[in-house]
Amino acid sequence: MPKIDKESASHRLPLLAGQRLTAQRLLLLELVEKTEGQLDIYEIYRRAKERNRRISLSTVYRALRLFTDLGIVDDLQRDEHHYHTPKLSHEHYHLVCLGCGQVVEFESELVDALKESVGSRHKFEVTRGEVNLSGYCERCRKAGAPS
Amino acid sequence: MPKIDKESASHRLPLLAGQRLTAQRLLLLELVEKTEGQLDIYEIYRRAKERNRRISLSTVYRALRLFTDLGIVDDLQRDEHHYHTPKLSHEHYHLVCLGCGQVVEFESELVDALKESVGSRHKFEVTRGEVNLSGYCERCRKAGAPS
DNA sequence: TTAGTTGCAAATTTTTTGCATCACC
DNA sequence: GGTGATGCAAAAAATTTGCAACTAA
Repeated sequence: MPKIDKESASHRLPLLAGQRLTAQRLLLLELVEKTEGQLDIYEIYRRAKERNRRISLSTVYRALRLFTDLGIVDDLQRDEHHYHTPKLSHEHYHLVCLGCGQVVEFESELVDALKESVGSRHKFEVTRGEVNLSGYCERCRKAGAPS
Repeated sequence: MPKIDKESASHRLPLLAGQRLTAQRLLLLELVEKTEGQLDIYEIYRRAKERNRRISLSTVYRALRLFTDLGIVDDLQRDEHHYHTPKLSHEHYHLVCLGCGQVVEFESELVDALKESVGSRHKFEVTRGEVNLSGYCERCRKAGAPS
């Protein structure tokens, strides 16, 4: 792949912290950043390929892992599938620590209020709700950057 | 695999709703239910194998998918990896009609309230939230989906 | 009895890796 | 120029599927 466009690159990304800024990485970052919502690997690859015929899937994997490690993007599901049984009575929801990966299940009447509110506003009968909050737990905040 | 223990089975699980209750499914349900936290497929398989030497990995895959479809367990990460950029994408939430598939994006201060509430209760700094509500829109309810 | 389920092996799909070449710093 | 990144192909890992034998209902 030939030269990259330094203009747009240099000021845009102090992010890569020592890592080389290549045309492929730049392209992938742009794709992921400008897209609303989430993308799976293959979709990222497909879109990247529209703009760079020769980009390879392994480059996409490697770049996305790099971005994830650097914290530039979130990988919403690393590892394999994980299962658990929700407590039988109430629906409940997840709070994930992006630092250590722990998953806390929580319940809250606010979710019911939310369903109610959104449902009536949009004339839906809401039968199910999924909530995933993420952030950093106390320990990871202390262990990490002392902000 | 020989007979299953009807005693413990029948009263425990009205859950399988028409599906056959086999020894393998019973074993897998017990494993998943009695375990705190989450399990990945291979760990479930490993533990199941301790109790039933001949159980196969594909049975575990098939059973877990069944349980997930029935809502007995949560699969915390379906599909493949999904990526997104946390800071840049402003948050929006989804309301999906299970009848016609339409997706409505909504916003609500209740989500912020929820983050605040859950965050402080669990001592998390919540940086991101994802909410997916699903149900039936007005038209699909009228069109006569049985509820 | 019989339709649904299982185990096994083989097929697919997803992800990683080795290596020669290429390009950013 | 040197080190790290890329593309390709091939390997490894994860998941699904076809099928004959088996079993819950």
